[in-house]
Amino acid sequence: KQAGGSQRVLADRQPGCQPLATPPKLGGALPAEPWTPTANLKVLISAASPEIRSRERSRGLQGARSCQEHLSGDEHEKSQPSRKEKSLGLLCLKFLARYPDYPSAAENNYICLDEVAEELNVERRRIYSIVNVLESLHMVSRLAKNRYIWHGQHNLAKTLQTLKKVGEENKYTEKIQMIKKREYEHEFDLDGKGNEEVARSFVSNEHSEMCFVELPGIEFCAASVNSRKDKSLRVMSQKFVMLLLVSAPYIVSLEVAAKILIGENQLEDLDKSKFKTKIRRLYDIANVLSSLELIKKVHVTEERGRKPAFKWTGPEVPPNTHGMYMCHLLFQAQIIEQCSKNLFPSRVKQNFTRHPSLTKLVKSIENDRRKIQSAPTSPVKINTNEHLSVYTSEMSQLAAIPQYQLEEPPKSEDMKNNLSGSVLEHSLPWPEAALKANIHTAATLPKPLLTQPLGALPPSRQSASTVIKPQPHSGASYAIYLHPSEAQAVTAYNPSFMFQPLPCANVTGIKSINPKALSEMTSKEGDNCTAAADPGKTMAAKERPVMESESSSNRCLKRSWALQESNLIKKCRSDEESLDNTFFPSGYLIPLTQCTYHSNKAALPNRERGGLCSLQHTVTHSSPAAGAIPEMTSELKAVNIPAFHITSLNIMLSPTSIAAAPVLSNSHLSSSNTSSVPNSSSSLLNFTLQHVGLIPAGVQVSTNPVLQHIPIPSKPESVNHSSENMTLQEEKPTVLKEPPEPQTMTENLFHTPGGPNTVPLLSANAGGTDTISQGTSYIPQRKLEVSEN
DNA sequence: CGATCCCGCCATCGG
DNA sequence: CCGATGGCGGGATCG
Repeated sequence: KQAGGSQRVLADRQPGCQPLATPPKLGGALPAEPWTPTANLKVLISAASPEIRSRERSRGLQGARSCQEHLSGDEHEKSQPSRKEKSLGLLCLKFLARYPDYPSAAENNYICLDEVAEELNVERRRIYSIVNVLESLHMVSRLAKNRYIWHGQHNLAKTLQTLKKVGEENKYTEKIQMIKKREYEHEFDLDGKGNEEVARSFVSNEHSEMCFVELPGIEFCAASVNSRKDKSLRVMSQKFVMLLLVSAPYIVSLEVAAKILIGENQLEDLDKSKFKTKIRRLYDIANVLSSLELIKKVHVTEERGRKPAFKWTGPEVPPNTHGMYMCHLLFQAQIIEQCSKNLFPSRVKQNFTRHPSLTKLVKSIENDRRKIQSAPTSPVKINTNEHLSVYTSEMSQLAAIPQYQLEEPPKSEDMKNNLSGSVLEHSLPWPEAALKANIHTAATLPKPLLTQPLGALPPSRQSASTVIKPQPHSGASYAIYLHPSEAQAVTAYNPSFMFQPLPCANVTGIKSINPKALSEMTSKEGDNCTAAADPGKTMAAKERPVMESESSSNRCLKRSWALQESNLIKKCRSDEESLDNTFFPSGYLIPLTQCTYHSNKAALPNRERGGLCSLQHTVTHSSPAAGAIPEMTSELKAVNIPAFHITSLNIMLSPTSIAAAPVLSNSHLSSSNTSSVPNSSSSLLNFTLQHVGLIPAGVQVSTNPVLQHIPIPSKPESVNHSSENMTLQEEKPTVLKEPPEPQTMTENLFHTPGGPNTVPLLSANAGGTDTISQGTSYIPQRKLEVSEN
């Protein structure tokens, strides 16, 4: 009855969509079945047969229309909607069809639940389910009641990366192993002796109840608006994704997922009903993820029998940072994190999550902001975020592609299926020069990066990616990170820069608080310009415009980047991996100053830049900046000051962290023109690192950018072990020839192209200390068959 | 029959 | 207090 109506509506509103935004992705997605003009038919079929729905993301008109035809043709106006037609997955498809993958800031990207529910002819409740998981991926975020904003996939890459990181930090890989091991043991000796132990470690290991993982431009909104017990779906969805991203073959069985999600804290109560409920929820989540084509249902066959599982089919998530681009940030973040750990040793990682108890604080901050922020702003307008997200996403993609170049896809066969042909084509033909330039970068990246199409990559993006050549040392493609206070300064300077207060916003609120704290902390440091990006350089790299003509200040900036970069590179290999962002690994997180900058036009005049520099240092110590944002077009004029979350904890923390970073930045700056850094710099660096615990006392790090690898006498055993095990993960996909790509820390640490003697800079910290390592490596040889459906 | 998962009651939340 | 959210799990469908 309702089907017909909804379809019609759907078709009508199509104009907003951009079916074309999804290039040839279909070709890649449907290996066996070439995408032809008959595509419609398929869509039609898929609409009717949920089995295929996940594969055919019915986009726009075709989907809607064919669906309509189909239904009307049958004359079955009321043909029992046949449960399937009402499936969450299909509904999600319809929902997604309403919005473009990559919405432009210009469009109206607001989502009104009422409307949607009505147009799609479903109860609100259903929409919530969809929206909730979309929220977990930051594809949408809540603005106000009944109102959400559509981000599309702009934030996806970053979100996934973050989730992966958090997943790693939570040792999900180990947990998966444990669960499997336990099952295995159960199979045989039912004595279940070792179980106790396992269970114990499992529990102790993960005490921190993660909450919602947020991203810098949107999180605040989501969390503040609904500080509601961010329980299930949203969080569960994130965790599920984490599991997938962290699991070796990218496959996680429903059962395992459920167990982990349940017992994250509690023991093995195997609460039957609880388990069942969890499974149910997972299905809900899986359905929308499937619609997004991020996962696909498969079956794993073990001795046990066929078990439902899900395979990640979304974009490959870069191991750590957004490539080198984020290295410096990573570095900074690491330092700070370390400090944080030192300060609050007891604090188990609760990174990236906001603890419920902090919600209040957050709110108060927000309130402050409101008071302070006199400018009346529409509660529902976030352009800033839009920009931000665009850049961020762009960034990650750029970073990803180059990496891919360097090494061939591990699983060529399998990849073929997943990789969009276009991407491959574009990316393969890279000039050697580019590759060379990348080498540096490559060394940084532990593992071959498979770049997969994000469901749909707009052509423009692809081409852009292709052209851009990474310039490791030049600092190209960096964004300028401003400290909030700085941002203000900039703004004041140039009217074209403006802060658009976020509705729910943190941005401003934070500003009010932060600057003080930060400036205070930083004031002691001399002023130095640390890392700053060269605006003109950013994406502009695509036109090889020179760096020769840069102002000295630029150079200065670049230099510091380079230095940090070299250090970071080492760092990158370390286990703690990607801290690319903004998050502050302490009780809550702090997305920091992620500022986007703007454009050529907006590019600051030199003198302003100088000012920028001085401010810049602030960023360095105070916070790991958030995503780097590549510069895109010249029409952008707004400076985005992304959310800046702060908590009392953080504030306390900052001062300490400053102690470490500043040293680095200062020295770097001083050596602006030389290719090598004064020894003193090295010393300081080493001292700092050691002091902070980032590197073992014996290790020396060279600040010389050229020396990327540190020959080291002794190697970090701890890390070595724990990670090595994972590699052993015994999943033998029948379908796939190649072994699962080694996406493990071990790989990261020791298989880098960089060189044998390379040693991760802070190898030994976090990773090795925690519990499980040895035992886990052992996973029964298991025949794991992956069968589609 | 087991795998899926729709449906909608009803507890919470936020205003 | 009310409408918005969204846990939750009974029980219908599907394969």
